[in-house]
Amino acid sequence: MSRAGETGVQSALSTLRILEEVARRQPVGVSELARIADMPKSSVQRYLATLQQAGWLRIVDTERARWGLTAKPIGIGLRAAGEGGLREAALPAMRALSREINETVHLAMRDENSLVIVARRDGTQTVRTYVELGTIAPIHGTASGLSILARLPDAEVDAVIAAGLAAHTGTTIVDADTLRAEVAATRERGYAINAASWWRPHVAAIGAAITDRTGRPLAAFALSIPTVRFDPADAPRLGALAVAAADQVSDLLD
Amino acid sequence: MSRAGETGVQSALSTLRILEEVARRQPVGVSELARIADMPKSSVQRYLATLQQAGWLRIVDTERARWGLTAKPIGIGLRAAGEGGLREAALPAMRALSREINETVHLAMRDENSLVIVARRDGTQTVRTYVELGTIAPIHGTASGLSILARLPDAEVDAVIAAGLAAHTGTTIVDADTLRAEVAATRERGYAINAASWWRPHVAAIGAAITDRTGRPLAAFALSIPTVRFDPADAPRLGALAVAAADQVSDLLD
DNA sequence: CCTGTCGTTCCGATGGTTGGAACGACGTAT
DNA sequence: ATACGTCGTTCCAACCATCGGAACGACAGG
Repeated sequence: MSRAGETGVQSALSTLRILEEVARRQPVGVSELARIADMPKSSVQRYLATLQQAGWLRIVDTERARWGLTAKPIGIGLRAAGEGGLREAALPAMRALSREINETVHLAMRDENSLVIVARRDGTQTVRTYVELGTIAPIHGTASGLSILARLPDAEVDAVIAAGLAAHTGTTIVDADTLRAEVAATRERGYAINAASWWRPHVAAIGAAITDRTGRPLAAFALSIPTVRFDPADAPRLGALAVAAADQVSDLLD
Repeated sequence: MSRAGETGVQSALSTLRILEEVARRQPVGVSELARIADMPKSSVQRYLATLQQAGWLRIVDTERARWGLTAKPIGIGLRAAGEGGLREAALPAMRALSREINETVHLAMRDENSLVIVARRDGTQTVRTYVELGTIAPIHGTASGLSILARLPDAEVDAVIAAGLAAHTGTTIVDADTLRAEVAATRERGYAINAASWWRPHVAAIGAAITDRTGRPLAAFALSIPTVRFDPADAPRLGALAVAAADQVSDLLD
């Protein structure tokens, strides 16, 4: 079916696809899902019934049969987040950091070549950056990602490069050597700076990695600042604060 | 296949079953999963490959092929938790509450006739109650659940009763009229008391509901206290604190 | 050396899955 | 009032994806 012609239970893949679409668009109806996923309505209906039977979905609006998630995925998601250990450990530091600088702080967890935004603390400014929780971000295109790469051995950095450097804005680093240089600069600096909107337009960021006790990076804090408010001269101060907070959380782990 | 002979894509149900088992037991191998789920090893292997292809699982230990969750479920779980809105709104109050009484505070979200434990703040005591995040708890067998039932109209309480009152310990309320009386007492009191280990042995609890602006209960705080340390005379003070915290969060919603 | 268990791969028979077609209900434009 | 479009839902026969037993090499321990 798909070009990545692997083995795989087709019906299960389709069912999971529907699950993900419901998660993204809930509350949502059968026809809309069928259109989005380009599947027959009757098939989608069957997948929905299957997911309901498995306890993942339920009809949240009986009037017009809108589907939504049950609470079961919460438990699965929390386990994926390491029983919330990292998240819970990081939240206090995030709050303090956010208060100190009065800007949005994100917690991003690494998953292979991606990051997942798993927590956020906002500042009080009227103009704020915003990314939805659960969003997947590229590791090579974010300050958080760079701060993580900087803590990895060169071989793993090369593996990320080998996987391909997709462009997200006109300024995303897509050249291998440029990225290696940025990693080197980040290692020296101790924190990462994205002043050029690598990923999202008009957003600058400072990144600092959180490591386990072996020094392996698991996640990172990002100070997300609208470019219009970002002054490069502030970077050292912000960077030092971010690193201090990240180190504090790192020390809490295990 | 199962007695609840519904329609449903069998292979998808089996695949989801494997996903849940991996979530619960990660890191885990093929054979163990096959034993637990009572499925042929080759089938489990195929389901795992399917879930990997869908991006939900990956091999976390290449040496012995142990499977674990990717970060994708985190995003799904966060959306199930209402983009974290309730959770994020409740965490500060939970922290304050936990500090004040120096006991464990749980946040439980309602899902039909169940609760899901979605957050926890511990006190500093050596002996603590412990339930894993993501655990499903019965609404009729917990202080949090009772506090939620007390905010629901009688018709919905009856619906919960009609769904069946399963016993979890020898003291779980399984009689409809006893439960109705307890609901009435909770309504009058404003908070729920479980001093008899309805759900988990040796655990007492005080529950207070969190409502949306229409007054509908969405979740609840539970003060979870080992029975040995629980003094019924403290209930009014603890209850008042729990209600105050819950109300404070309720006011934050929307 | 033998045994048990691990993860992985293969393949023919089978029955679960598929999706077009049709239904009644509803809201809207004609 | 009529015609039309869309909604969610149900049914069924043909087909092909799925199933699971069997066998593989690798490994650890007795």
